[in-house]
Amino acid sequence: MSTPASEQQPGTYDPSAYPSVFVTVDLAIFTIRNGVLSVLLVERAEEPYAGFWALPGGFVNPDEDAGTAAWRELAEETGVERFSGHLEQLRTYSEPDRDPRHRIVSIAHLAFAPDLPEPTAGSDARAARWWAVTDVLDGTPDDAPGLAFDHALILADALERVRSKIEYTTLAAQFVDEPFTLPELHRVYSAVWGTEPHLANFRRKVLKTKDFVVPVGDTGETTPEGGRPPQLYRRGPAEVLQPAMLRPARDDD
Amino acid sequence: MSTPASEQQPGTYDPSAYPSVFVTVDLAIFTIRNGVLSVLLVERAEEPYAGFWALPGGFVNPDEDAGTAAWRELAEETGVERFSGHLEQLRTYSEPDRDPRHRIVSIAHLAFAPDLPEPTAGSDARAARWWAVTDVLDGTPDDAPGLAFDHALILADALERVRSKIEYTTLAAQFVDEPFTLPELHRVYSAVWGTEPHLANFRRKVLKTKDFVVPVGDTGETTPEGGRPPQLYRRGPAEVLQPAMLRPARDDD
DNA sequence: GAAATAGTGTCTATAAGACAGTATAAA
DNA sequence: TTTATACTGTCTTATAGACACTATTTC
Repeated sequence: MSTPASEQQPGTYDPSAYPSVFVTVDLAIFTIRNGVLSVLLVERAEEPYAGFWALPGGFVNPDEDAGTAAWRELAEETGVERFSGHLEQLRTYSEPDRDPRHRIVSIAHLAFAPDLPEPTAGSDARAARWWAVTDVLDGTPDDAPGLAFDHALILADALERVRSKIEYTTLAAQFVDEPFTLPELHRVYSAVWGTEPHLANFRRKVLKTKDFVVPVGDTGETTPEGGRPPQLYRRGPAEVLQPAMLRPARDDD
Repeated sequence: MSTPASEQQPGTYDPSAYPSVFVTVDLAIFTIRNGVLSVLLVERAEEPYAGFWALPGGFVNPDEDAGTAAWRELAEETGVERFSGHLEQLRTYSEPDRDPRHRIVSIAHLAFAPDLPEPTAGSDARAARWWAVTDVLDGTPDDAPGLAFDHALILADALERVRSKIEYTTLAAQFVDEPFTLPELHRVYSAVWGTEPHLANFRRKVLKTKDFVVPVGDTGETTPEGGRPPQLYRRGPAEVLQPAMLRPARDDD
């Protein structure tokens, strides 16, 4: 029985017999702008998918691992040098024809941070802007962008990852600048989940979870419409929520 | 300001200017043998890491995506053609020097199934056998194998994924052949978690979760030592556990 | 004062932890 | 009968859902 080289361990046979592959990272960078969960997209200037919008990304350099490349792209695309937020690997997309020209395997990542600035135009001429996630994904608004490659799939996977991650971790607090108020944190959950957790029970859950938030001891500004000024908090050292924050059923879908 | 090509979108510039990479899949295949969570390892015959044990794996062929390659490797390594179990992508490992000879990016996968047979020697001469996970990872037993490459890290990540996955999904039932008994399912949780959920509360949780298991209406065989014969069940259509099965704190670690 | 926002207290329902008990088999 | 395994019932405790209430601000 002959043994095709493809069944061998990496390195057991000469891998140079294999067609090689280009490896990229793509990033789904989320932030909350005006209470709306938003994702950073760049407009493609050239074929394929010229005029389509795409997740920012780029090649993994020879001396980098995927995480390093993702951090580099994150800084380049957002224009923020000291990124205070969260970045993690999502999953890898490897369909042979996901790029029509070359075999490109994309190691997708997921990032989110407090209200990031409007992206700078960058060194190249590409347009870049924040899009409301709902407009990009389930949206059929007039200005809904078509997404290049398999980026609609990647974005949908990233969204579900964020939604589930804030259930059982304290990462929701990475979406707000310190110090923050509980109503602000509550709006994070509302924006990400697309549904509103009961405010009183939400407060109880957050405050009873040890080290989720720590009080600053000061009060924030009241809104222009009046109302009691909210207490201020900072992120605590806790990383997981045990038990999890329960996600209410969505009104739509 | 010059713009290195590495900052460009994939496809915006010619990717053939980039050094290419070889892409493999590695598999952490788990099963439960004699009540012990076990993982399939193959012994490397050649350098590098000759004599070390490694996760089974191989190159992703040009016409395959990673999932297809993983299914193919799974069939080849276990010798099972109709695999009744679970396979999913774990994460991608891309440290530049994880293989000393070539740049190899590994898309690691995770599989588990009911008590799989001892692996056939395979078409090549490599040894392959099941190892108790505890002996491979935290074990300092005399026969503890050294793992090649970064496979100890991959295996540790895979183990944590399995442990958490059976908390909030019904996938634990993929570790047993149908029909199965609740004590058998209980032993799955005990073996994977390394800690024993309270049996009476475990039964209540499983039976109160709609469509987790469906009774066959028959009883299984009693053990040689006697005792009441257990009821038989099959896997139900449910996929998630809401709320999750809580993992007790481990005695060790 | 009204309106708006922030925050508290409490009743109820659900589910987990603990544990004592019963049921059915082999020897 | 003893022993071993399978299974049931129930009390207590922790937490989520619902909702009414108080507190502090602007106008």
